[in-house]
Parts: sequence; C-alpha cells; structure tokens
Amino acid sequence: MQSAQASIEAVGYLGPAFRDPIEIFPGFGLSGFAMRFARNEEIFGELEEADFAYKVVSGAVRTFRVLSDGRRQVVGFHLAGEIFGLERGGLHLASAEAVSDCEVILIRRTVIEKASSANGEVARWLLGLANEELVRLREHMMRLGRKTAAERVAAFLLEMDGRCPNGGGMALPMSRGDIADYLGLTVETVSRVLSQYERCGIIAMTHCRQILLRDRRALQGADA
Amino acid sequence: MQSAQASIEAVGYLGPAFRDPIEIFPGFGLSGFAMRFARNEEIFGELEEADFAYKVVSGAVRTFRVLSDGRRQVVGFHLAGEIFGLERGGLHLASAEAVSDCEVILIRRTVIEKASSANGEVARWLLGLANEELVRLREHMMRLGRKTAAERVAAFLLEMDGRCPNGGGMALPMSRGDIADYLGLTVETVSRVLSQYERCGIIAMTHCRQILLRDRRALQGADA
DNA sequence: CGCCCTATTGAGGGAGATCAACTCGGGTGG
DNA sequence: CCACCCGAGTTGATCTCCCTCAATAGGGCG
Repeated sequence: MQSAQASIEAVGYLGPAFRDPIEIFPGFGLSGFAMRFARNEEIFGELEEADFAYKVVSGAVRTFRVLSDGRRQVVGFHLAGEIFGLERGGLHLASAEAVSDCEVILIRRTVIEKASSANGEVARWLLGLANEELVRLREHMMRLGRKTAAERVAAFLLEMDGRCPNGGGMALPMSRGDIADYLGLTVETVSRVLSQYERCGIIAMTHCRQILLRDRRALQGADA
Repeated sequence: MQSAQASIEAVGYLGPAFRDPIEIFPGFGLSGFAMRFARNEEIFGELEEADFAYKVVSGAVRTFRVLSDGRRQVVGFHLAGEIFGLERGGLHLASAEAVSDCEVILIRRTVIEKASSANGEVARWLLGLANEELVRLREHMMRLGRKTAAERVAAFLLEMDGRCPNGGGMALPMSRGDIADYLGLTVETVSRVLSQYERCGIIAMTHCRQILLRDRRALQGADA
C-alpha cells in the first residue's frame, strides 16, 4: 500500500495516470483530474491531510479504519459514480484503498468549499450527499449492533445486488475479507453463511464473487 | 408510549405544553415552538411523516430503530442544545422518545427547507450538522463492528463524560437498557463491565447513574 | 505448470447472550 | 413516617453463536 503520490508512477502500466479535467457537479467549476489506482493500492490514509475529495469513475474503493492491534472496520464501499473522502475537517478520518483496479477523479477540497460558500445550490447538493450517507450508516448500525451473522450477510447481498448487477446476477468486486470487515464478522463466518445459503438454494455461486439471488424473498426475511 | 399529539394533554402536569416561538438558528426566521415530553414518552415514530425537526432544550432524547422481533438499536442520544429528527426525506427513519422529562423545540421542516433554499448559509449550517453526525456514526460503527464489550463501555463513558458533566462526575440520564441497546450489548453485560471497572478502581459509582471517572487513561486504553 | 493468495470446511474454545434469582431505591398509599 | 411495591440494577449459572486455529481446495497470474 503506497501513498497516492507514489502511485502515479507505480500504476503507469494501467495507462496515463492523469486525464483532462472532468466536471463533477456540472456548472459550478467543480472539476477535477483523473487518476488510476491498482488493486489494494492506498488512495489516502487515515489522518492524512484531506486535500481532495474523490469520485469513482470505474472500479471500486473501500474506506476503512484500523485499530492499533489490526482490527479493521470497513466503513463503506464506493462504486462507479459515487463520491468519497468528502468529510468535513482538515484530516481524513478513514483510509481508502482500491478494491479493484480503478479510476477516480480528484477534486480539490478548497475548490468545493469555495463553491459551497459562493453558491447555495452546491451546499444543498453536498447536504444531499451527506444525508444519503447518514441513512446508509444508520441502517448499517442496526446490522452491526443487533443482527446475526446470517442476517448481516443477507442484508449485504441485497444491498450489493442493486449496486453491482452483472448479467442477471451480481459481480462482487470485493473479497470475503472485505465483506467480513464491513459486516463485523470473520472471513470464515461469511463463507459459511454463503455456503449455507447456497445449500438451501437461496443463492447460486458460479464463481465465488459471481452470485445470483435465487430467492430474494428468503433473503429479505433473513434480513429481518 | 403515546404519539406527540396525544401527549399535549398527557403531560399537562409538567407545565404548559407550548411556549412562545424560539429562534433556533438566529437571523433567518428559523423559529419553532416548545413542547414538553414525559420520561419514555414518544416524540415521533419510525415511518411517521417527518413534519418537524427538533432541538433539545432540557432533558435527553433517544432515537432508535426496532426490528420486528423487538431487538432495538439506539441510534443516538440527544442532550440539551442538540438537534435531532433532521434527516432528509418525508418520513422519519427512526423513532424518538424522551429519556427523561424534557423540553424540545419543534421547527417545521418546510420552514427549514425554505430557509435552506433561500439562503446558502443555512444550507451550510445544515451541512455542518450532518457532517458532525457522520463523524459520530463512523466512530460508533467501529465500536459496534470490531470492539469488545469492555471497549464499547469505555468509549461510551468517555463520550458521555464530556456531554453530561455533574459536579466532577457525570450524571447519566439513560438506563442500562438504553446504554446496552446503544452499544449492541445486553443490560447484564453493561452492568458486569461497569462493576468490573469499579472493582479495578477505574470508575466510581455513587449512584448507578452517577459515575466518576477515576482513571481516564485506563479507559482510553481500554477503548483501544 | 507451479506458486501464492483467496476461499472453504472442520474442530474446539470463548465472549457475550440467556435464564434466573436477588437486591436496591424511589415512589405511593396507609 | 413507615410498609409496600415495582421497576431498575446487579450477580450467578449455563448455553450458544461466532471466533480461532488448522487443514484443504480452488483459481488467477507469472
């Protein structure tokens, strides 16, 4: 895991690291430049200066926090079109890494803040993003605090089914370890629950990351 | 638990239910009216129309969600000066109840939204509130997903110590059950951990809700 | 083809839940 | 003022779900 700066050369094989400026929120000069990151590469680290916010163009990103003894909590997965790293304050409160090779647009936070100050519509757009995230976090809090392993995995499958569709099923970009750290479980437990669901005919796994929901109703029930 | 409407008469003994309009965010006509709620009374329910946002004047409020089988997750505690019920969308995504007898100010959401549209400063103020909440939720997510019972309780004590000081110690407004449902634990576990901390001399409990942190360092360590 | 990382499966243990008994304290009514 | 009552809190014994440790299987990349 290298820093974003180091990666500019490191991922040269993926193509040009920088692209032309790209508009993020049209009409207010909120444009940024594109960068590519290889799988598992660090995009930014916890407590680093938060100079940029990020928008995923392709691929997937995870944000997470790590305790001193290595325990990791994945805060969220960010897929194409989504924005991350936008918290207030001068420092990032989580780390971000590429789940898969990916391309993201970087926008200077100073530019965003200036646009937000000058223009209420930008401020309201940011507010909308923050509120969407709040809804998701509160939902996830319920899972982490009060749901069983089976219920958490069911909720995860339903969440992802809408977000990364792939020919009738879904193509998960993340590993079992990422899922486990998102759901507050272990790799083994995630794997066991998935196997269980497959044995019951609730899901089908053509590859371990290619999952088809055969009985959405059952999963919704299991989600409680 | 009655609805907010029913409570207007129900809590008459607490004094007048309504007060004169009170400014919430000065200078933009964001004023509301005060209401009183008795301990454990419902302020609003999950999936009810979200006509109002709320600001705590005195006392404490809990917001929470409940699963069909009764499992409860407390999303947050709201003390004097804090605002709750402000999520986007037409429906409340959590219920709110008075932890103790309390007084809150109600502001029409339509008024807030109008002020936000007309005035970027209001929108930025709302954005700031949302971001504070995001920081708190992400921190709490780490606790729920990856921390032990002892670590969660330590984090809770440290959080509350700053928020409800009372003559050198702190006066918790909420029951063990509330704490347990906030931390994703059971009443028994919370009680056991607190007893443990008291036996070690890390805290002192004059009454069960009156707690003094004798060794903040140890708690910060336990918080990991 | 062979290596290594990821995923799966199995066996055993432990943190916290559950079930149950008991204590405490505050409020109410005699 | 005291006796009673009831909800809240504490403590103990047992259980269970998930974690831990370990071995095996699969799959992508050089």
